Amino acid sequence: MNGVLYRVRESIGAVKQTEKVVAQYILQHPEEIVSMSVQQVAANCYSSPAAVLRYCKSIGYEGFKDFKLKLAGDLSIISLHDLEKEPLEPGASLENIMSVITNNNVQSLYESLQLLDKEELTKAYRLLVDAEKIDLYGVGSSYLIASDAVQKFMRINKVCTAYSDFHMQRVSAVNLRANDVAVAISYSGETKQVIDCIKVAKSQGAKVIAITKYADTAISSLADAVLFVAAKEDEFRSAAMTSRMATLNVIDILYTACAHEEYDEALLHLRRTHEIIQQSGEKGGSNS
Amino acid sequence: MNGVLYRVRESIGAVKQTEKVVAQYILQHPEEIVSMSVQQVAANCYSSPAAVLRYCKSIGYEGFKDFKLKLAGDLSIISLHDLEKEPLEPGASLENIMSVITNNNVQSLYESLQLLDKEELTKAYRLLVDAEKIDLYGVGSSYLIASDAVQKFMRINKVCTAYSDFHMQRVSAVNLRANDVAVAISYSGETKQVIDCIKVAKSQGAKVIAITKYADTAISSLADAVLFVAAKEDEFRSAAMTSRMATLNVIDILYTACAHEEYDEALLHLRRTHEIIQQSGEKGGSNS
DNA sequence: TCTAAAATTGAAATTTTATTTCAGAAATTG
DNA sequence: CAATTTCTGAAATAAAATTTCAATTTTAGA
Repeated sequence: MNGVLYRVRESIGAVKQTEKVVAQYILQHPEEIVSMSVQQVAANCYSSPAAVLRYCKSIGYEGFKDFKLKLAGDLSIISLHDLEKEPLEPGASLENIMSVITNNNVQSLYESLQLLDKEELTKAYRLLVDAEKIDLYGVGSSYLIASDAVQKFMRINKVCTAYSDFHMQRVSAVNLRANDVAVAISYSGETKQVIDCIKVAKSQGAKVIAITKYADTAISSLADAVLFVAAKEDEFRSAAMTSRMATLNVIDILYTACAHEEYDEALLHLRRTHEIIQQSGEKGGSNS
Repeated sequence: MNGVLYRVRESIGAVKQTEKVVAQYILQHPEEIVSMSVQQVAANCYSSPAAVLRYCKSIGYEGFKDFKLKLAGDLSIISLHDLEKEPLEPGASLENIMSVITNNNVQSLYESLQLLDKEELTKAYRLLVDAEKIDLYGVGSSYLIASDAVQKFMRINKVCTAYSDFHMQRVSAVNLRANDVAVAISYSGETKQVIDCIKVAKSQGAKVIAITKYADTAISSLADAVLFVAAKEDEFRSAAMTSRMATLNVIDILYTACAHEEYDEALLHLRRTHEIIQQSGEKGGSNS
């Protein structure tokens, strides 16, 4: 996946006036674009072919042709998962339910992958790797995700806790110090309890990682590293199904990144030890 | 998926000499084609642009451009399923980790979908719909899945419990009756605690649903309905990541099937739950 | 407020690419 | 073996992509 549309969306803020119009047009008519010529696109944007070309290059493509090709690729992946995404009708068959639920979950994983900023992710896992203690805060289904994370991080010997009780969470937050990390899990990004806890954590000098929906939320503005998950959930009906999947996927990625970091470090130590032994062996004259 | 390459392969037998050469060239260099011009392709086939054009039209595309676009779409889908499924190397890059973890999770969802037997699923959700009380048993990460299920089924007014403590689980099992259902969640299918609880549940006349890996396990042999999840996990390394996703997906399907069974009633309960949570002052609703 | 420099923009020219045309070559048929 | 059909590619044409550059707008400095 090239993340073309994501890149387009991102670019809107950072691009000159005429190109912004082009970007918006692309977002509104992605399917049509792939079979249009530059001149057509330009005409529809009340602009010039040159502007369209410049835009394609400014967001990192070789030219309009290259852009269209990458877009066509992404769209075909997206449409793949769009199949049977329509909301379930009252009389839906079991087969229908099976494929719609699964497709929704899959799509949410892919969408969140596109929203995951590599820099933020790097920040986040570096914080976790360096953390002396990790505290996770979540309420409801987010608490279960937090517990899942605890189970994972404990496997790589991290001191790591998640409490379901608000008072316990708060006491835990008060005991954090500068080298500790608080992880806030809240899809809405506005959960009072969680906001309260990370404020306490911050006041104690701890770093904060937020996992929340792609939007400007109270929690994301408080965090040192923000990881977004796809934000299209129909919260009322869906019982937090897809956001939970996406969030667990983010946890998996963080955990794996940390585990690999340790792996690399361990490997480094091994190599050093090996070198030192080699050296002492050379001096000693006998390698056997 | 347009099946472009399939169509090309099919065409070889039914097409004139020059076009056959073109078809073979396409099959051998599909990735390159998408960024080549007709003249380049023609040159590489010791042929003419006209021949390439004729070929594209003869297999049903509007022209070379159309052909390339469809091919690009298909290739991106193919690469999605082929690429980056290999196990992670020690020095894996962050991008690598992101896509491998996500692809593994996605694949596990699709694979489990294939293992889900519609008859067993029907049995299972009918049991749940008719159940007076539902008890879920799981240990470790399976306990978190059980709790997730409780959160969901409570939304549609099911009396539903999951305890982390073995004695509580056992006491709960003893109190089950003929109209109740016990759900055993255990990827290995051999978890002692869980086996113990469902034996008690059965002795009380309750029905048993098992969610476990695709194999002959102690738990599956005790259950009235068995739902399998994909069984390729290297449990030691992967920290039960993919089986958890697949199991949650099964829970989502069960929950949705039950909710649809009594759609109107369920919707009413959902609305009530939603309103009450809104009232309690949490902006983000029930998803936290 | 004015002016020089810099950035932005699109018209037009140029280049590249796709498509069509058509005449000659090859194959087929009676 | 001619008449006919089918096939083929060179060349012409059309369309699309890209580049160039001068006009315009914006910005910054005096």
